[in-house]
Amino acid sequence: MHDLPDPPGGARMRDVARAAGVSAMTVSRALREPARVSPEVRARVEAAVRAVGYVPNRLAGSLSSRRSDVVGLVVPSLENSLFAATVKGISDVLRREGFQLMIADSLYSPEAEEAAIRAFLEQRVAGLILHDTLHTEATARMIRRAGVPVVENGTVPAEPLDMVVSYSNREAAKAMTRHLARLGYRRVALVTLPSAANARSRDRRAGFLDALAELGRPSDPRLLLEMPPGLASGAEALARLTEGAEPPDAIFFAGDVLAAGAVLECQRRGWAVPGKVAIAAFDNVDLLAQLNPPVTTLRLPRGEIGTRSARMLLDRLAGRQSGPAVLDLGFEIIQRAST
Amino acid sequence: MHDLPDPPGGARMRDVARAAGVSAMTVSRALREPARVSPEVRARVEAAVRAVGYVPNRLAGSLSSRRSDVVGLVVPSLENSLFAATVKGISDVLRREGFQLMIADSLYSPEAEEAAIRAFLEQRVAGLILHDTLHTEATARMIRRAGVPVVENGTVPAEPLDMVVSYSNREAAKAMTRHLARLGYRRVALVTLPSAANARSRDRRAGFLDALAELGRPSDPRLLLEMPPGLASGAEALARLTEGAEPPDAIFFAGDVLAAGAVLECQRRGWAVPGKVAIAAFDNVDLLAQLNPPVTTLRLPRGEIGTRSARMLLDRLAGRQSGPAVLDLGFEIIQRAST
DNA sequence: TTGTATGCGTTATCAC
DNA sequence: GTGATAACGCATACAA
Repeated sequence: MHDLPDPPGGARMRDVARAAGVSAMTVSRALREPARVSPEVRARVEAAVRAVGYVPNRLAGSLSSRRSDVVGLVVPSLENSLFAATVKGISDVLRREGFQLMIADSLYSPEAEEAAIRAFLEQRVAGLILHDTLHTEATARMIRRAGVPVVENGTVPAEPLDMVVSYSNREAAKAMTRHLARLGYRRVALVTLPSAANARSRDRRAGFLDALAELGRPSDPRLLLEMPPGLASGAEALARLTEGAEPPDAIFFAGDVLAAGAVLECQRRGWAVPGKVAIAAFDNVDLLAQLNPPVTTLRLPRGEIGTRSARMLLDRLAGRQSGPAVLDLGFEIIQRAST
Repeated sequence: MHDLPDPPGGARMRDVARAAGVSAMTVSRALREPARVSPEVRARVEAAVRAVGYVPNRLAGSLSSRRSDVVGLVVPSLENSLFAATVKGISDVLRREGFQLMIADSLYSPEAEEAAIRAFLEQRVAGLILHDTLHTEATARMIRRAGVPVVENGTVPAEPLDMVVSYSNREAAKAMTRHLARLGYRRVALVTLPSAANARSRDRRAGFLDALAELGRPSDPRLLLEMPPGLASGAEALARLTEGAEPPDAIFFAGDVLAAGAVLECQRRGWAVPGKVAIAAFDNVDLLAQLNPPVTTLRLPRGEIGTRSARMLLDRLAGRQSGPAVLDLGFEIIQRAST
């Protein structure tokens, strides 16, 4: 909290009013509803605004009008570029509609998310977009009391707080697993990110298991692995899964850039992909298409999740949409040479 | 701008005061300077806060105190993961100090940057962090009038607005170019991102040319290329530079993931790196270390730029630091097998 | 240690 | 079409 440097140069609305020879109220109207002010007055106000270098104070405006043009966004991590596409989509829509974006990361911790949301509510954000779907009790209570609209993004939760825009992690993982089975792979392994605080990882594993059950295949615990994110981690996963007896003939890396790390490790070992082992990924990052071989993966609507989330939120704020809503944007399998 | 849902559940400070049997002013103090309130009163206030589910209104607080705990950040792109490390560093420091982060992208356009900054100033941010160093006249004027502290980040500009935290793109490019010469490469090509609206690209080219001049080598225009960002773009650059007569024996990709794209293209062509052509990059992204061969590059203090920028800004706000300051955080060459 | 009066800069409301 | 007045919810300054 520190000094706002208004004093010297900070012109207020009344300064503009004086310069234009009108009341402050007229300046306010001229700025927000130009149509409701006579053309000549409007021109005088606009000139005065430029003359004094007036920058409206939205803190005061929001306090008075009880409206806000700031949206709060919480992502699990600011470093993971997967979320970047969604953030970008959100930002694009908000900018076009004259809203501002306040952002924080939860570090995959519901408690940190709670703190971030509390801070946002103190700033009186107009609405929230949350990438995580796992929240503390206090978080849910705060949001309910505050009455702000919320869009959740990470997956389709069993009990949404309010609105949801996502794809189904479970269905996506299931679809890819069936795809691998259809291609003839008999022993498919699954690698996910740590699932403890990550509903998405859990959904993906559930989808994988759904598919195996449907196929009438037993699920072998030796074929299930959790790894931290990162390329090196993918290489490590490959090593572990292939060193035992009965190694998998295909590995489905359901998170981050693990698959890319594994393909690069195969290059180093001189292993043919998919000859020695097939590799599939979960997200359509550029790298996967450029690797040798290019990697089979899922196309997820990362950017669209952002734009649709922002639109849904703004629609609600504008009263253009009422109830809760769950939007499943689907996914697509991209078959490439790695499988 | 839309309705703040305070009315129903929105407890105000006076509601807490009533519940605690004290004045609103005492609640305010108990919350911000607990030490200056008697322990029993403090306890009563805290209980009342929980009882009524009070969430302070910082809009009102900031308006009254003329302070703000929001910092505005403008990055060229929200999608480029290179900036993510810096954003993360900024966010970490701000969180710890109880500040909030408002973010916008400039799309490499000074006009878009100006619009974002204007919006931030309307929100009465306490300070600004700008990744770009190229600003419109109006931007500079606005910031000066507003009197908010600013940290610039992208490179070390000739005429800083205020404070600067960066490394020198020019020196870094120069150092890598000399490094390649020292390794024995005779014809070194440079690939940068489009330099029109990008001071960093221009600085890097200048550094490259500095080194050539120092080495007494002519600069061959056939060895200078500008390409858009992306892996595919790097592959394309490789193709173009190697198809003519007198191809380079080393290519310095001074931007984005161009170098990685080029290495992957070499793999596809079965070209030995550095046998056929050596490849160097500009940023220490994970991928470069995992590629085959691992790629020589620069280690840039991306995260530290963020933390130091935020600290410098907060120091200024706290009055712990007065004048402008320019902090050059340096860089380091990472020699790997690709050169 | 606590309370009262006043103002922060804007907008809602209602008068003209 | 324009203006006067009273909030918005809190903190500063001062008094008790």
